[in-house]
Amino acid sequence: MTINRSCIVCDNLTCLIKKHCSDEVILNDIDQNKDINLYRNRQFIFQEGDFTKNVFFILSGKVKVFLMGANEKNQIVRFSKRGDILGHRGFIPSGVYPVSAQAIFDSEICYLPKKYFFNLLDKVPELTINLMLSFANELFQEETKLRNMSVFNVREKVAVALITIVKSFGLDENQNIVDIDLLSRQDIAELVGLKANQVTKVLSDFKVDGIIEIVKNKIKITSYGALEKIVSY
Amino acid sequence: MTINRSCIVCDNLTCLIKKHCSDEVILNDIDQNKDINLYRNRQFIFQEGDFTKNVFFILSGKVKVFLMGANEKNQIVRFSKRGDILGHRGFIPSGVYPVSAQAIFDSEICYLPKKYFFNLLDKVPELTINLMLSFANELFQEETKLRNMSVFNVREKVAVALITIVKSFGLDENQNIVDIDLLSRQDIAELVGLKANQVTKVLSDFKVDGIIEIVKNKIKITSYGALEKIVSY
DNA sequence: AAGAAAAAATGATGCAAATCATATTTTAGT
DNA sequence: ACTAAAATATGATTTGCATCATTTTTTCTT
Repeated sequence: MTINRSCIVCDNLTCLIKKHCSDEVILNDIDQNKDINLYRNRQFIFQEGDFTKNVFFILSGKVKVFLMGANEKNQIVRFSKRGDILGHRGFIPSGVYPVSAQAIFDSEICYLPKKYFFNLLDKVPELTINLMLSFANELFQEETKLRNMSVFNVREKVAVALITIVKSFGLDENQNIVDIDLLSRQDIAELVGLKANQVTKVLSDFKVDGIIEIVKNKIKITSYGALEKIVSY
Repeated sequence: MTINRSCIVCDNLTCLIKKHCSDEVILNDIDQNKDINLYRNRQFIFQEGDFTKNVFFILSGKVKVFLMGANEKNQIVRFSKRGDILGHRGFIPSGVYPVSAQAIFDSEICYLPKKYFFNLLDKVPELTINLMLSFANELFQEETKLRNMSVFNVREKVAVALITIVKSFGLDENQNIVDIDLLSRQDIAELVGLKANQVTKVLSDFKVDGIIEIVKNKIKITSYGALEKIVSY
């Protein structure tokens, strides 16, 4: 399903394009080349190994970016949401996406052909610089993750996973309590390199410790501070 | 000790600046703002937490980029050499270098003030795009490393470390045999999150298997192919 | 060249965590 | 609402590896 409207009237001010391109550029260039797709829950936006064809910008929804492991051991790289760019990791010499991207919620996603996106970068230096800066930041986050994985034990890793999820998808409006109902135990495990049953185990520990509540497989974080304390070193 | 000469006469064609800036820009802008420093072996170029002041470009030598762990457990992020940019990881909101950089060989390193470097990016879009691309590539490598760390066992990790070292510092001119004499067991361990004595153990296994030779603490890789086989999955 | 200090090699032990097996709960389909 | 399939919870077992201790080799200093 494809829908389309001009970036001029878009209200997503966190989008790289919207933020850094003038109305003129949008009208004359971007609107002619971009498209919007609606991806249903569980639908793939692209797969690891696909030729890097497009660059995506999330308008709404939630996306899981991950590596497919050999033995059904996937590895979640990050969660992306409204305002995030997607597919930019494919700007590597191999010319293929090094990761897969899958909607975990119905998502509206704009996209530009990669080739055209690079033309755009030539025209709008500010865009290039900001893209470069967001790469720098992503690299830093990746490094932090790498350190976490080598330092933390299972309990701490699960805490990291919950914190990551909260940070990715935001907090509840009222309290610091969040429903995590989009993600399975398996997802949580893949986020921090564990097995699903290990996650279950720690989650039940957390329940006993009064850090979370679990009702019908839905996790509610009742003490975010306690989670932060677990991972502080 | 500070020495200086124009980038115009520099023979380092792999340098981002040399590669993407016109002679005009070099003469009028870069030469006025850049400097070269000679760093002796073991000397620090910058430290984790330092305010991001400069951007560095390695002219010669070898540099170790690493994270300082709490319990004397450092983590080597990468090795950098001639042609590599250094300090660009400091382009993050915190405004400090997230890693430390230390010469592991006498090294000539050019540098530009960060502030000026960003002016330059405005002037030379091609430079910005290529910097962005090199970030993308670094990110990919980091991801690969993260997967390796979660998938590989101790033996495989040591193989990864040796391969990384060979890839970083190149192969010997004659055969596929390489002397690794700049790095201690501790360095190898920190590259893949192990302890020095674990590295020693695996290295002696490798010796028995005829993959390496060790003479006076110097490692010679006699079967690079065998190493590659160990980490192929 | 000799002695001291540092690095590397080797071995032994305890524990965390990966793996496997099974029961229970939840979700999805008719 | 009922049944089948999937996801989750819980427990038992084993293996890998981190840690510690000690000896040997290498490097550094004078």
